[in-house]
Amino acid sequence: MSNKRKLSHTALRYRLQGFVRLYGDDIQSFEAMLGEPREFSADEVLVPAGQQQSHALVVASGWCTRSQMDADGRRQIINFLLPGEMAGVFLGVYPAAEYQVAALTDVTVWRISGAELAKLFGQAPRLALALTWMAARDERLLEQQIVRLGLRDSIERLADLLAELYHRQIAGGIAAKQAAELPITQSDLADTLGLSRVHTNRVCQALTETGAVSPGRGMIQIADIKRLERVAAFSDAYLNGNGA
Amino acid sequence: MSNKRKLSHTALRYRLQGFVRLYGDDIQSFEAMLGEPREFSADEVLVPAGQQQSHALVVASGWCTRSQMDADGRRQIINFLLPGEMAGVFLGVYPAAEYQVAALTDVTVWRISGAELAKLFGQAPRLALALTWMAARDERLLEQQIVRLGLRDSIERLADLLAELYHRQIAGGIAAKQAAELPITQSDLADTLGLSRVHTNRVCQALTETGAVSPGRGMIQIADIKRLERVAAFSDAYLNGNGA
DNA sequence: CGGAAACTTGAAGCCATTCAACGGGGGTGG
DNA sequence: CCACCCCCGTTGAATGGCTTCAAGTTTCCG
Repeated sequence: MSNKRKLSHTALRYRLQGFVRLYGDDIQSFEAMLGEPREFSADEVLVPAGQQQSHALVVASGWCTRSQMDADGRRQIINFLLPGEMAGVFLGVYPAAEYQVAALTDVTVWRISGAELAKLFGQAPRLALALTWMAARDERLLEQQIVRLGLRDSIERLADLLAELYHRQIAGGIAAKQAAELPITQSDLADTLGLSRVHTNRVCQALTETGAVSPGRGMIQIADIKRLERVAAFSDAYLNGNGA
Repeated sequence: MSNKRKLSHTALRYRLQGFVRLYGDDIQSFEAMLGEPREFSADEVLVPAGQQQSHALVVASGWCTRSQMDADGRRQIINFLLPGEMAGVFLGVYPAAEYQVAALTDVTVWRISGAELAKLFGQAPRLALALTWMAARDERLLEQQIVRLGLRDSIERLADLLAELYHRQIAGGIAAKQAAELPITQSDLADTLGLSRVHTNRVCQALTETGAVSPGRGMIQIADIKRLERVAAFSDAYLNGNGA
């Protein structure tokens, strides 16, 4: 358990250091702020829709979704939260969101109050830069999702999303072999890609036939990332930092 | 001309004050930073794709688009920039964007260097809060666009987008009557909504038949915003500030 | 007056949805 | 430990929304 928590810190550190060189005191002051992680089971709602938040979230382990519900009960997944990723950096300055944050798998998360976050921006400029970078990257992910939905056909959408998620796992410092396993159902994919479950299933089969992925119950395994990227006409430029 | 410039400042001030109470010195220090506006003609590219930026943009007058091109030359409009709105707040911390910013109409824009922007965050906290708010709202707009593309059918997409643009004009302090006129072609709508031009045309006709809008060459006029919102099942909650 | 850009219309066809039903694995409770 | 059930995945068939192709009209502008 404490082993697990240490592992989680790893993902966060790895991600933060991916684009800004941080020093011991930066990391320590940030991790001190995180406090005790909280645990949630799959499908639990961490942040209900329409509720003003005073805390941001950092995922320690597991995956979350940010999604919005329709009047008819249909769901649009806006983005995923992977270990080491954040949600709600803008909390406090903006009224309640209409989207909710829910656990996709069992998850462990830290909470950071807006006040502490603001203080951190004054006191740890390198860390603030790293967090700003993450916010910028998040916006880029949303833009990419718009392009996926607006411009791509179904198999490209699927391949592109899977390739993105793979690279985001890698960016969390997870070993390539483990990163290739995405804990996501076809229903989740459907709700992300704006496709029906039935059609998503057929597209998954088509993609499996290319050899890029191999199916599994409640997860999808990336068998050949290069091939997947070719199907998607994928470019990871928007994911990579300046490496500075 | 100088009259026009004063008018433009109005939109920016109005927008900033929509959510944070600002004082004379805040506004003055910000406007001093803006310097001389630059002018561009419709269809000119202000920020080419794939080029690292050192300056953010503020629109003084006219409309811009942020869009991304496909390998086949198809275009996805990610968002619009209306008078008083900003792009590129995250510049500097993130490598080159793949999207471009182009003028939809003739536009006048100010540029702000990343360095000045950073300085401002240290010196004018209320202004910094207002800008952060705008960034948060921008992210919300992107999320809403994802929901539109993923969850809505074509007539809802169109109605929802038009309603949003109307409210964004209003938020810029433009008179309701003027705000009802959106300087946008059916091709632009098609590229925003992920629909073909032909189908967009038919959807525009369907929407016209409801009495919500009336068509015009190179623009679309909102005839009945309430009816439009009903067609869209629109909620403007994500646009409104806390009014603080 | 000519040409380009925006808009319009019709028809054919495909991609994706919807409805409906079934299989299969894993977890839960008796 | 087995039986049951639920969720996930799978398949077929019918329908329809949207695309594509193709051609034509209108309006604005040079």
